[in-house]
Amino acid sequence: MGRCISNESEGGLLSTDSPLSNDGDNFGDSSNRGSILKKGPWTTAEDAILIDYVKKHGEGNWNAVQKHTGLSRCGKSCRLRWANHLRPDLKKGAFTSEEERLIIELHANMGNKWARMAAHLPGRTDNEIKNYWNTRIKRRQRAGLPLYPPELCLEGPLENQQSLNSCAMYGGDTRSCDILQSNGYKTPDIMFDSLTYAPKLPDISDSGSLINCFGCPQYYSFVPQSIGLQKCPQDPDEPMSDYGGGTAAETPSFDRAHSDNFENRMSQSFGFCIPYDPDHTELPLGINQDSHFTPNGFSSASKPIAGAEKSELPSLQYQVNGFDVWNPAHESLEFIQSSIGWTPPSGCPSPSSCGLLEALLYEANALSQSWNQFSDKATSSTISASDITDSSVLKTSSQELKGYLDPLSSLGNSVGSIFNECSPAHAVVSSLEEKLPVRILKSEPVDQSWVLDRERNGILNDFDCIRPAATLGSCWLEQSASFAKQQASATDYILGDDLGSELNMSSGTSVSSLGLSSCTWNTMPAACQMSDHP
DNA sequence: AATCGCCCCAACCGCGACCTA
DNA sequence: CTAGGTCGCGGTTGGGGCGAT
Repeated sequence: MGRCISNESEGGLLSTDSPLSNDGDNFGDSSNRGSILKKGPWTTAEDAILIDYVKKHGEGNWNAVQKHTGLSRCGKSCRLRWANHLRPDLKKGAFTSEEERLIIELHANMGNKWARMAAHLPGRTDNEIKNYWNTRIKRRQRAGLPLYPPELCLEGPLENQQSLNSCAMYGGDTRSCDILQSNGYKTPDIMFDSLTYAPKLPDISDSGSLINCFGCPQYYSFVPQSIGLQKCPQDPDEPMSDYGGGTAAETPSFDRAHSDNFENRMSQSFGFCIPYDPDHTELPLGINQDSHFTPNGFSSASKPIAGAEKSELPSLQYQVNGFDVWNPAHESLEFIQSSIGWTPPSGCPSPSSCGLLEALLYEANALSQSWNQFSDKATSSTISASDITDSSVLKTSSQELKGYLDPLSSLGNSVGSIFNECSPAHAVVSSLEEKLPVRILKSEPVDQSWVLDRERNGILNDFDCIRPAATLGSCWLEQSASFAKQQASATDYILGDDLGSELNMSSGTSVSSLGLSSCTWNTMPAACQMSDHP
């Protein structure tokens, strides 16, 4: 086992009283047994030696550096030094505003995946980005500013919003996010090129199972431009303030090319065309208009995805179900219940007092009933004409819905794991979203703002599957029910009385008609109005 | 001028994935 | 199949810089 010792300065003052093991992964141990390895800042001489070595031998095989050069540095240290400081392609200096903006976007999308973020920032290292985030961005927490700009906080998806609220927005314990971020969630690579949406093909080797559900670009949400709503104060220092987002006038046009691609893909996938409704003036049939049938980028699991080779099993997997809370994969859990004969504990009236699994199962039950309700309504003759906007699509959707809900259906059995995030229920939502995106958008003006941002910036789509553990907090679950009743007022609060009322008017009908409460992001702490939050 | 406290960032550390014998 | 080696990633630390008092 090699020993790393600290050096106080470039003068070479070595401290031998720190017989630290080199590292836990034995990086360089084998070649450094019995030797004393330097730690601490690198000297220019050491840098020169390392540079010379890399020029001769190339990168890699870092443990051989000491052998060949006599450098008293472990391979790990050499690699780090080279990668972070000596690489010729490194870009020095402060981050540009564009880079800062990109980092924020990437972080909102990926979480603490610094290396992957660095891949989108040429010349920048993961360490740089990490330090940047940990300092410049997180200091916003101390100042009571949201980590994410108002554009993201309002326009982001519900799940993202929850994430921000729960763990990142105002100095909360970011570990709640990190837990999930380190919980095996993988996100597809997304290129941010001048803020246009250009997802790369998913890296199957790198991405895990999430690729299956939302990693495929062809299943990204199809969302036309819609009005941008915000009443959040702009942070003048916010690098994203120059997005131009937030208002309809400022909002870039919906990427028609993207939508066309999506339509084509959807047509290929489902055998029908998605009518693009630039005015999105119609409402979907039978969809709870306040429900979270948001075009959130959840991809349908109905289509087997090539490359679904590795199925990681996150400990927390939820989906937006539109009924107040994060719900587990409905059908999967229903299947569990039917398989094991599980019923919610009698003494457990609500998920708020149950454990996680119980909460999930409880919600699964609720969702099951809701879906039955939805299905009944969808097939009944009491549907108002205003609800019926595209009967053909609905018919397809309903049939497909049944297929999804049938665990044995060919459409619904694409799930390899009972907790696969790409559950059929998930697919139901996704399918409906994909079929009726425009009208659903119209029906949920608040979510509209999220999808606007998602569409505009081409990000956050895959973030949907990141479910902060904090969002399962019982308090929030409890709040969601009561908040649903206050949705109108809450909407007013967030969006402003005039706009909120107008929006509520447009959405109230179907809410009452279905009798389903919902939980939009405004049932959570108003992120952008929590400047007094500790 | 001295001290204190905060900020920043380079470097370290632990862990896990991957590869190979 | 297993163990060891290699490497990458994300979290954390510690010291220097700098401004406030």
